Amino acid sequence: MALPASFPELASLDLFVSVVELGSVSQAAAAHGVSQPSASSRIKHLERQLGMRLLNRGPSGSLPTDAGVVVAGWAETILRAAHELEAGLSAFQAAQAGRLRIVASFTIAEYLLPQWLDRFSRDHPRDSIALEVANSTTVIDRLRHGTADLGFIETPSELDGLDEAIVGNDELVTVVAPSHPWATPRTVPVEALAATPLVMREAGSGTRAALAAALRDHGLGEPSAVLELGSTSAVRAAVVHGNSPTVISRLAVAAEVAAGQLVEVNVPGLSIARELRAVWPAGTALPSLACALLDDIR
Amino acid sequence: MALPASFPELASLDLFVSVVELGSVSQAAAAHGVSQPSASSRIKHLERQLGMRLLNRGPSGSLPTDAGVVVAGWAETILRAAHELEAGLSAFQAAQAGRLRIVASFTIAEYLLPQWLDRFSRDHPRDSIALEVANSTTVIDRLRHGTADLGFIETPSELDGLDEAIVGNDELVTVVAPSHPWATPRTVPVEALAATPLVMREAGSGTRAALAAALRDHGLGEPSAVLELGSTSAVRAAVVHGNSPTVISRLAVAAEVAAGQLVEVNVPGLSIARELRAVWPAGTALPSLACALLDDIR
DNA sequence: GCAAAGCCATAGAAGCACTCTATGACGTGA
DNA sequence: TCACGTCATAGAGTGCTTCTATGGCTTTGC
Repeated sequence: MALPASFPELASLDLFVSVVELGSVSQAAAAHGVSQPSASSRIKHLERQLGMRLLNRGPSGSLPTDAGVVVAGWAETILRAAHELEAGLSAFQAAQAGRLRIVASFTIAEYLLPQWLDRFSRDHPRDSIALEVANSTTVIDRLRHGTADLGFIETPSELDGLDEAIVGNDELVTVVAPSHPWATPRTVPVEALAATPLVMREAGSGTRAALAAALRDHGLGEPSAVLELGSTSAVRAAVVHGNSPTVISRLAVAAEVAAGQLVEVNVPGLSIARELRAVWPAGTALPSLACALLDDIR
Repeated sequence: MALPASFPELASLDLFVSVVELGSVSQAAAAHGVSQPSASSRIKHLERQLGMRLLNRGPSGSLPTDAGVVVAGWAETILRAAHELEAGLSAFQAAQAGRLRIVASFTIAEYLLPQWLDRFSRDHPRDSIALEVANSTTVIDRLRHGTADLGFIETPSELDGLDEAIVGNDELVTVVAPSHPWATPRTVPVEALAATPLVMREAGSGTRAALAAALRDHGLGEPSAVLELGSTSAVRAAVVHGNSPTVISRLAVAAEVAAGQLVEVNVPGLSIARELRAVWPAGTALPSLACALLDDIR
């Protein structure tokens, strides 16, 4: 769903949180590089927007009201997410210039990397990371040719000449909307899954191939598609708002499952697990920055 | 730290995610209630801002590029946080009008309630919740006088005439910046903690009183303050950027500890735990909406 | 007490950015 | 081949936010 048009600006929330942390509007204005009247007016506008007083202004600074304390706490959550996005974007834009070049598969880049990068950028503010996103074979190519220092992949591959470390786990899971019949028993036989049309990525996607292979192991045929979509986000949206199941990476729907927007269905006998691993050229010394990043991850 | 001035607008990210989910700029524009050219221009502006193409435009719609897929995934995280903030704000603003009136203590309201409310508002879009934030005694008062339907508190109190259910746990923990000497051994004797000036809330705060009581149990005196601040956010910011410890609710620093901005220090023998509980008038039938909310929480 | 310094609010002008409507170009599907 | 969908461009208008300059107010230090 779309956010209401009256939703406060991210910049205003950021400014307000700074006021609460620093204790005065002036200092927050300085920290954000805007004039004090501008900051004052933006806070006032925020208060009008929310329909509540957020600050008790005094001659020696401003303290948050009770409501202000709570709103500031809520705002910090969203600002943290914003910083993770920012860390990811910086790495993405750094393209060539980065000191440490990493290549990651889609799933890892989308759901795990931002936190790692955000933490790393705070611990090493002077070092930039360059991020590229690619499929597993490209990741391995890059490492072999020395055009990347560290890779992250999610498929068990031939890794001759590469060292590796496991950094997490992933699994393909079956999910449905809470209103779907499968959501109540929360379990369904694998035959029923194979016989049901699914929302899927187009043929050629890795997860679709993995599902087909797992069904073949059960002596079952190709899964059929009720809808073929071009991106994981589109698949997820279609399952949330529609009434067809899909089989998808658990990392991709972890937040929706936690929020109750999707329900994970148990399919006895069907288990499509994969370990997420960091890989790098064997023999050569891993750059110290790469070591630091791997240490942070653990 | 402040977000860069060039950080993309929340509305633009929201719009872009809708494009990826819906498959075309026009449909996303309609979903957001703006004209198609406006949406097109905003997406283009976003692309210029990030310095990368996000969409492959075609005559039958727009599909995200590889970079677009990743950025959309990152953006969804921040939008999820925004929706939680929105859910909290709605409840806060609902003041009188809500169908279900809940009263919560600060810690629960700040760190747990938004997720619950966001989920609830999706499951029950037609029912509004009115939220008030207050200290424990006020929460109990409201319930006894029938001016609230459901309360959440974090202190063990006299609960005559009230039913309760445990919904979580909290604990006061000692935290320092990663550069602080205590961060390396990660443990410190309780005597050293009592002898060290701390960053603290002003006298009168509940957490400060709880710490003083726990130290008294060890035969130690009042903790001294190197800095007294007016809000939990200010305390947290001072500890992150300074070099003094504090003792604070684990919920309030869970995110910073996970991100490596703060380090939790073990203090053998010092344990200040408290259960988080939902409370409501005994005997009377709990409103069905309250039951639904409690079910969601579990 | 008194002056200085800090804080916040107001006013007015300038500039920027965004929106909308109208239109055109392009490819798809019937 | 025609109709419909997609997205892009152009131009006008509006609204908003910013800045500088100023004033009132309280705390702090002498």
